[in-house]
Amino acid sequence: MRWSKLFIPTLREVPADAEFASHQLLLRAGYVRQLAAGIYNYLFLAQRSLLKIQQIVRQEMDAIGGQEFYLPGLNPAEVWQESGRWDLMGDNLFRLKDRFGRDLCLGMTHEEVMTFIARGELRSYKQLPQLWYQIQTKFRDEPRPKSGLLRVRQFIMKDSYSFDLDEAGLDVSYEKHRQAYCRIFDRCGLRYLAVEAHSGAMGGSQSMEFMVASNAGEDLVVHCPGCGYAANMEKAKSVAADAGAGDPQEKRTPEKVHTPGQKTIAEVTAFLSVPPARLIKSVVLVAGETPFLVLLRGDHALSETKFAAVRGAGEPRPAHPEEIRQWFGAEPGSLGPVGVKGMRILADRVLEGRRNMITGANVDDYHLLNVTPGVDFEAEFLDLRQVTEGDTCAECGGRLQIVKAVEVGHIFKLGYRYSRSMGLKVLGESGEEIMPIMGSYGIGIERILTAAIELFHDKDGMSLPPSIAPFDVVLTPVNLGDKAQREGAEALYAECKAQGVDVLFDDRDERPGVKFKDADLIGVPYRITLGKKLAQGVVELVNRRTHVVEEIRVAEAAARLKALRAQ
RNA sequence: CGGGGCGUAGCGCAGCCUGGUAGCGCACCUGCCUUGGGCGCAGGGGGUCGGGCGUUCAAAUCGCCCCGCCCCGACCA
Repeated sequence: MRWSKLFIPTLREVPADAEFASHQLLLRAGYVRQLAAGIYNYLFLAQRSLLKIQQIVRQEMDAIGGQEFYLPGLNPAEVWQESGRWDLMGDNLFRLKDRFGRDLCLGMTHEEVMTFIARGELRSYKQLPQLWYQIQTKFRDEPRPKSGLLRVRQFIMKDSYSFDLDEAGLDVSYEKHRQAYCRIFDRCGLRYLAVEAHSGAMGGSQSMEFMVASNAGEDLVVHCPGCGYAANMEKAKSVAADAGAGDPQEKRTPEKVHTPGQKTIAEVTAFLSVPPARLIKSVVLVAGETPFLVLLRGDHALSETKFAAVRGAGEPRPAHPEEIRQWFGAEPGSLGPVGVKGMRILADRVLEGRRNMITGANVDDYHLLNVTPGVDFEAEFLDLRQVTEGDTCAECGGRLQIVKAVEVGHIFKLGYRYSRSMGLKVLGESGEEIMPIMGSYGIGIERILTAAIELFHDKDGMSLPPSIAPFDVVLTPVNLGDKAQREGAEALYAECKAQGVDVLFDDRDERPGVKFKDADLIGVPYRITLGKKLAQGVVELVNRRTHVVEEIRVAEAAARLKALRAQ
């Protein structure tokens, strides 16, 4: 296509509101424009790239037997009420009323509608398994849209749903998706981690997230560069770096020390000149009206997921200051386990065997030295802490890293949640009723593009993987006023088109510098520069990512590009 | 929803404190010139100063209210 006829509004300056590279470059390179908070217009280049991504997704979904549907984004409230998500989703669900006052919503995923179709039509075990998918716009009323296309209120998602006769069947559908997702993200040129995710509230089923490491990401992933172990924070296991070596070993008795105004771990460690790992951190949580005192090493954080696994019923919440005053007789910041009665004391496992530590005295502005777990107080020792950077990998003994990451895909064994609540059943071989078991599997289309930009950009612009770039190549004649160059460029343009190469012909009457800058910005993987050497039949092939410049015969250029495209 | 910041030409910003002619760079249009990394010269167009109400002889500027956008947190996953 001819650049002079296209709408590619590139910006020389960085838009003030864009923080991350992907956001800035999507705007600067003329891919997108914002319409409202978390709502974007996808312009020509973005749409081309997104269509290429969707085509890859489509091919791989079809390859595992997926059948493409297209379901309504506008849903009646009834199906969401049946599944219970009408209430569960709260403000995240966009709701509206029609002219007759009927409740409707905009779909954030399509478990309900897919299950609605299945229950109306699937009758026999002979029809299973089924694997249905769509590529469709989703709506979520995010409390805080941010980071360009990363967290938005309207986005494109590939979502698929599997219906199987039994768990073994679900295992097969799940595994098919896992492999398809790997092929999709490989083909899109991403570097990603497939991490075990925590199983959620739906009966201990399996779940895996596909994450691209990036500072723009909002999720944290624990990763071992040594063995490749990867897990999300809720699920991650590790061996804590041992801090017990610094403990005085002799038998001592607790000793009260005045620590005026020193409340946080940082303040107390500075005041007493000890490392945070010598302190016991005390956290008071209330679950189902029952208080818990949770003890952690000073440099560790509580994993709420792990705590939730041991607590009694009800959602945990931090105790109110008045409650703490009532139960402990002291302010938060001076709390500790010594002498505490009438409440379960849960201590993280790494505190077991430690000696002569420091913790709050339950008297304002006082701490206790020489507190030994198991001697000066009793507790239940459990795994309660979040993995921290530098912990030892439980698999290989390497040092764990914690990286920020963007979630680009998620596969999930749903179980019977929707088949049960919405009454999906088929007849089995001997006429018995069987409730199909479901899986659901999502991919964020824009997030693939965004993650790719985060991964591949430099000071000049983006550098997209060839498979998802809007074009294969930009043709840049240096001087269109030169007849030979103009004609040579036209000829090469025609030949590229004939060969099926996605070619962008920069036929604008601009100075070469402008064209080079724009070509770099929009991230097309190759550029052919036609200059003075065209007289000798030579043009330059420039690799956007490596900056390697190669002189090639113009006669061979189109064939060469075709070959590069096929790679 | 709590905290912070911002809103002046398409983009980036100054002007506001101390009220009185709305400005700069880039982009855009015309002409000339130039043609290997956002070139040069000359001329030109473009503004409800986010909106409303108020104070004042006079409001981009002062006051009150509202709206929008960004960041942090909460929430969500």
